[in-house]
Amino acid sequence: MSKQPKYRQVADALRREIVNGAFDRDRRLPSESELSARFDASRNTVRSGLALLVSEGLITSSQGLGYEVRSHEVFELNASRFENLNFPHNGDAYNTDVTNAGRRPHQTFRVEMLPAPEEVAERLKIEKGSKAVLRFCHRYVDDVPWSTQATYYPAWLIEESPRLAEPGDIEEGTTRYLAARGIEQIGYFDEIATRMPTPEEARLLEMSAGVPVLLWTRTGYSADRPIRCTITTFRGDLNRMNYEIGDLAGRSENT
Amino acid sequence: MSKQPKYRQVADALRREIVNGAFDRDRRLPSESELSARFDASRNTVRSGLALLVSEGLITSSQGLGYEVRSHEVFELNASRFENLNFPHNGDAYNTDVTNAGRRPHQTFRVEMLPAPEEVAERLKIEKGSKAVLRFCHRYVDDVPWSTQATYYPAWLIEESPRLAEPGDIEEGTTRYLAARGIEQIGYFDEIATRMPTPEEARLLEMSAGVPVLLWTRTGYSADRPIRCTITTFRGDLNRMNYEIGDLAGRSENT
DNA sequence: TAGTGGTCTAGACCACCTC
DNA sequence: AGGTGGTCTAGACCACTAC
Repeated sequence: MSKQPKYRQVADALRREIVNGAFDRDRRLPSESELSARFDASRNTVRSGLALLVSEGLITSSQGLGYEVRSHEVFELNASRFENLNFPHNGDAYNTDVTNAGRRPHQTFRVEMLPAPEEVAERLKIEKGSKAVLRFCHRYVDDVPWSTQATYYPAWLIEESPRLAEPGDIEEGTTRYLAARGIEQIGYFDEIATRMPTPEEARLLEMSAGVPVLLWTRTGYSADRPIRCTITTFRGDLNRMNYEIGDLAGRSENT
Repeated sequence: MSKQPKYRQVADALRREIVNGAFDRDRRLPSESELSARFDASRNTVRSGLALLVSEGLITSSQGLGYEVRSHEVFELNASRFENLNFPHNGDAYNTDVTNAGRRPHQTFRVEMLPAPEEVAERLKIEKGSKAVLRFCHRYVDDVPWSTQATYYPAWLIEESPRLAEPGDIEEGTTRYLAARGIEQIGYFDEIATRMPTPEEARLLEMSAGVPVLLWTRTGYSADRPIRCTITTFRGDLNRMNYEIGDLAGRSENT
């Protein structure tokens, strides 16, 4: 153990107190000047320590208020049931799930035609830079931004299914609309990654420092080619995904 | 658009240059004192801007060397094939995958008996605080720490399958060993989450600031109850997971 | 030895929130 | 008005890397 710099000692001491529940009363931490006195360090040094805890996602700060221990509430999304192939949902699993949890869902929606981003073009097997329809959804729970969802459809699909390019909801759900026009999604390829948010993402999802995003890219296939690519960006502190694989009878048993 | 603080202007300007590839030659950024002169800001202000980019995962810094644009190389793990129920792998999919990618895998391994952590006990449906066997694996690729994997087995399972609690590899793979003793895993429940690493995780995985971890929790079930819980902690900058669902004939087509 | 980033200080002033 | 965090400065000294 080599000697730690003072700002790390501050961070380590406070972290230990936080996980031990020392601030569970009102979640408020002492002010910077109090900590400065307690640790015999300058205000800037204390700030460095606090910044470390912020970047670890342990605490938040707000001007004029102080530092607070972050509280978590996680929403779970079942990705293997979300668009079950045998029981396609009615286009609104999100609203149903959120309402069932006793929360108030809310979303904004827009449709546009634009050149497909490179990683989308690859997955849809279309020329880089060729046009695609983007249906974009910004989701909230109780007015807290929760996730964004961007679904891209290749241009060739629009000729056969023009309503995809029209603004406004598709009542029966896009999956059913496509199925009714003979285009059936029979398989999905899901990719899951994480990273820190871009400034744009941080703005849209109102994410504070120390919170990563969870990226879920789902490419849907018909029998012979990809027909859509959906990129969902979750706030990492509020969301978790799960998959059910095989026979889970043993999960609901009362053993 | 309100006026941004100076350190954000510094970060925004540098971020724009980075994504535009301005430093693609040698990936080195100008020194703090150069930037201080260029932006007419104190060294500390420039440092605040750079710290922002570090926490976004865009750049790294090393004492005596300077700041560098971070480069990424991602390893993809197929979670739906990883332990395919019909074709159980030989206990070493990780080594195979890494070697196939032309890289050199390496791992350390240990076994111990301890009280199950709360979130593990819940998933294994055992009493909080009751004993479990932990088989822990620390994985490297070309000597870079890549992930850790902790698998917990409930104590009742050990009585029937004592080799689980013995140190050292199980040649044929734990899944096959269990199957040979009449305990067949017929289903999995996967949970995926992300957050910033704890100091302990950052140490084990040698993660620098601005990189989140990807957490994969797999609970395996027999016909009537959970038999194991595996928690894999990935470096978020090096790993991505994927799942194949349904019929993906359209993925390999040459359309 | 020279140049890089890392730590720390003391103090100034601003912006925001609560009372 | 008074307390909180947010921004910024100027300067000192330390630790690491390169040559």
